[in-house]
Order: sequence, then structure tokens, then C-alpha cells
Amino acid sequence: MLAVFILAKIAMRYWLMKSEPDEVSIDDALAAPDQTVAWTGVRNYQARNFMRDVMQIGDGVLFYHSSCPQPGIAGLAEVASTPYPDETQFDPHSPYYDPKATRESPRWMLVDVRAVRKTRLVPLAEMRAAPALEGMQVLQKGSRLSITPVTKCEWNYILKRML
DNA sequence: GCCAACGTTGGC
DNA sequence: GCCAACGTTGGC
Repeated sequence: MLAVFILAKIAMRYWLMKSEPDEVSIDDALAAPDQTVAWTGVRNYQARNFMRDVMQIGDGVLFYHSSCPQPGIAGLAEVASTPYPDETQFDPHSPYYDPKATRESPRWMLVDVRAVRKTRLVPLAEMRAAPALEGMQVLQKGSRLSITPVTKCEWNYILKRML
């Protein structure tokens, strides 16, 4: 059991997950039952694969607000479930409906995300201005992925210096 | 609303 | 497998 615990700690990962606050803001997530929301609507294979194949319960999450007046990190969260099918892919009335997905072979998987706390807003411009963060995947030119890995260094820097 | 950049689709 | 056309993302 100790070995399992140590391996789990070693495998601990960090992520940045984008959400449009008009849809789900950090406040919405904090107000949800158990402060937990299903991360619906991801329709990009790379982002899906992170949720389906790589994320583990307890992984740290930077909750990022995108497509809004003040884009930036708005809170801290954590991965709160193992992967399971995104229900919205089966709903013809959902904007995330995928006619090619079936319950027998779902195409889109998600995880639950539990909001831990709101932070001061760390604006995108401030992140770009920080030399320590210049390697962050989400800041790379042309990056559009809504879920990106964050290194332990980047995570620590953001927590200690920016939040 | 603009537009750069990227991802997906589908004809060949 | 190539690649042009199209759709989407997301900051500004």
C-alpha cells in the first residue's frame, strides 16, 4: 500500500483547464453540489485523451476563464473522478451532441472537476509577462487546446507568486 | 467583428 | 495519404 501511495504521488500531475465563465465559472463550480462539475463539451481528441488516459483523481487544476472580458486563471480545482462518457454527446438538443457517438461506443469522455477555491484573477497578460512561465503550453503561439499540462515548476510558481 | 492558427473533413 | 476547404478557438 505504501508503494502504491508513493507511485500515486510521483504520478501527480497538474493541468490548466479552460472554461467560458458564461457557461461554467469558478463561482458556478463552487456553488455546485460537492463543488463538483462534469467537464462537459470537450470535442477535441487531444484534450479528451488527457481526461480519458492521463488524468488521475487528485491532480491539480488551474481553473481558467476564457472567451471573456478578462481571460485568466480564476481559481484552483482538482480532478475528482475517473473518466466516464460525456452525456451531452447523446443529447440531440445539446450543442455538444455528436450523432456519431453511441452509448455502446461513446466518443467523448470526461472527468469531474471539484473547485477548491477562487483566487485573485491572474490575467493572461500577467502570465505572458512572467519569464518563469514562458514555456507554459497554454501560452505557446497558436495554442488552442482547452486542457493543457502544467509542470510542477509552473504550478508552484503560480501558486506561490501569483495567487 | 477581425483574424491568426489550428483541427477536421472529405474528395481524389 | 495528400491537401484544400471549411469550421472553431480565443485573444484583441
